[in-house]
Amino acid sequence: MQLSKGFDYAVRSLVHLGRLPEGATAELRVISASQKVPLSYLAKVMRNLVRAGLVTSTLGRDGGYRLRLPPGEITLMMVYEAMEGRMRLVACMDGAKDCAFLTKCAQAAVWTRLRKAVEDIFVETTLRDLVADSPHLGGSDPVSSKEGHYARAGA
Amino acid sequence: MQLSKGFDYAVRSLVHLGRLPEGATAELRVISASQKVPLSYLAKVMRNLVRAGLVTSTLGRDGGYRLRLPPGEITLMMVYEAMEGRMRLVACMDGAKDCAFLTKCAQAAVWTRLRKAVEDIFVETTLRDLVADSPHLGGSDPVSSKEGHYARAGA
DNA sequence: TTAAATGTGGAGTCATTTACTCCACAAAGG
DNA sequence: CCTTTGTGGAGTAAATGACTCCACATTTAA
Repeated sequence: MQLSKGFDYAVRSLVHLGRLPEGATAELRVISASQKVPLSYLAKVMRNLVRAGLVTSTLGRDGGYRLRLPPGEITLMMVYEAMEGRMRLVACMDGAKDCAFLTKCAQAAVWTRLRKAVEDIFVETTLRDLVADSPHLGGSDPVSSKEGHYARAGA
Repeated sequence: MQLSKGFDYAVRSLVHLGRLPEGATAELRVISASQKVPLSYLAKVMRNLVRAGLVTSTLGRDGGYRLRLPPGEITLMMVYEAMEGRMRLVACMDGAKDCAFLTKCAQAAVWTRLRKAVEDIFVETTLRDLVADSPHLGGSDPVSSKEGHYARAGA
């Protein structure tokens, strides 16, 4: 249950772009430095975003990247899918080709519900929320502790 | 964004145990066969569940595993933590030791919110929901139901 | 007391995926 | 043209995930 670095990098880079004055471009090497992402890897990340239509690139001198849509219209869902494609929480989720069971297994419904919950958040969170310095992302939970703040039975 | 097989196996195995008549045990090799999990790997999975206090094991002839709590009291959250520890969606989530930025980054709030959403589902989903043939996972279905076959827990 | 059936512990191996690099090339502009 | 930008994709390295193995401890029953 972990997000890939590629996705994280993509988000960071888009935030960077979203903070630029409208229409301005940022070069790969600038984004790389400011977001602390390896240059050559970032190049690959950005290509995904270009292909997905989230940013445009211009070549040659004074080239670079810029958002193709207003920040309020770029959702995390779009970014996720640009980087990873359709979300599948377990191997057998949609394709079902290697599902170990012929009939639907008991947990299928939970995985689906879980994915929906995640996707809902991804859909409703836009770059605009992230670009703002104090994002008002209701319901965030500041609790944090080292290991499981949920009691383990016995043990 | 994917759940590990270990976690999936753990859930399947617990469902298997939850479907047994109260107090009955199942041996490793039986669970392995019925849930299609490699035996030697399952052994490791089960040890995690034992350590976490979700199941008890008995050695020797006629030994095996059985639930230590009624299915309605075993949440997916407990299972998750037994297998994976505290959830961290991105590398820098709690420890923050390798966070690339000194001040909180823009997306931290979303990751936290996301984790909360997932954990909420994990907390409110119990083994009882999965053991039932037609799980009604619609809402957070508070404890109700005809006394499960664990009416008087303890055993 | 022995033997067989069970789980335990953990080191070790194999496989897959993730993260990242490199380099030749194409487009744009001076 | 030459430099500066991104592009494409093959290739490599590192990390993690998935799984195996085997010696050992415990329990029960012959």
